[in-house]
Amino acid sequence: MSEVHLKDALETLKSTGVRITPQRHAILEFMIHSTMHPTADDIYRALEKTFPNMSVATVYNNLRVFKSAGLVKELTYGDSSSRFDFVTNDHYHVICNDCGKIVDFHYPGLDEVEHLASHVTGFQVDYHRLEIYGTCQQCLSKSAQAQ
Amino acid sequence: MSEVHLKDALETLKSTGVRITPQRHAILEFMIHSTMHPTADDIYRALEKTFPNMSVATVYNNLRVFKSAGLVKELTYGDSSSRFDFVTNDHYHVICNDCGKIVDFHYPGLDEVEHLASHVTGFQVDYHRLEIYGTCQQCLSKSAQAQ
DNA sequence: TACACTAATTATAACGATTATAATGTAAGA
DNA sequence: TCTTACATTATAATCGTTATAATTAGTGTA
Repeated sequence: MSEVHLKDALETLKSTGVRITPQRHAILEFMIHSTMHPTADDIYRALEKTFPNMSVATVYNNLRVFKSAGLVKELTYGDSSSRFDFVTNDHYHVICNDCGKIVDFHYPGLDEVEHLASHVTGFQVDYHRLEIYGTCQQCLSKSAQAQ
Repeated sequence: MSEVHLKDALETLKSTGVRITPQRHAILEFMIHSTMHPTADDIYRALEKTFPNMSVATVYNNLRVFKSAGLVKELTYGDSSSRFDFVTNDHYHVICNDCGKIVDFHYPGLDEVEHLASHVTGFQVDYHRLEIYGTCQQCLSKSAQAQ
């Protein structure tokens, strides 16, 4: 499964004339296999064992490259740093306000919202973004215990 | 209308034991009357004529106070700085990717999404966030002219 | 395979938004 | 009026991200 994703991603990059460097390969691989939604620094720290000389700038540069190739999405929540998400199929995120955990959540498209928005505002609507906030089960039971 | 909002906001603050200083009054007033969704710096610059000695920290501090009182929402989009929105009734935002303009957009609640998310993930869902992205009419016609 | 050209990486400095700190000022109650 | 706690100010510090310049390494071609 994820091997297919990696292969597809590399194909996409190659077809747009982007070189496949070991660092890029590793960043992509890490993002595909990681279930969390890592920050640039997460990625940097995860790979500094294998690439002791890698620079943070490389991570940022390549995340930008991947973003413009449509392979990766940048998630900006309230906290200080962006998180990055490998794009597979469309899904939304459910976020825990306590521990920050992000869980994927599939939901049929909200095309109707886009249409209405376009109609009301006169915008040419391209896409939307939806996140759901709350508390995850672990944090719920933890705070229940604390009572 | 907006006078009512301001009065309500001041009431809310007073009831939670927050002092009404001239700076706080001015920040609230500015936010209520502004149709744009200002950054902290926008607010700072708008008020430095009336408060030549006001510090940026004051703006940030008070925005935090207003946020925890539920009067103000922080909007974090991709760009560098947060925008702040005085909370009136629930609405979503349609954002222009060209010029950054933000237009309000009313839409009946997406309660169903919240319910399903809660059911699938086991989260206690509190709220959600939805934004719609595209290009506004001005930017559309501008780029059409450029052709 | 070797060469040349261009893109990618590295190291580091710069930037800019936000927060922390300490000193000063001010509102409100005893 | 005095006191106490909260607000504001001025400034420094922090931290994520981006820019710059020098070096390194892929890739197409001979």
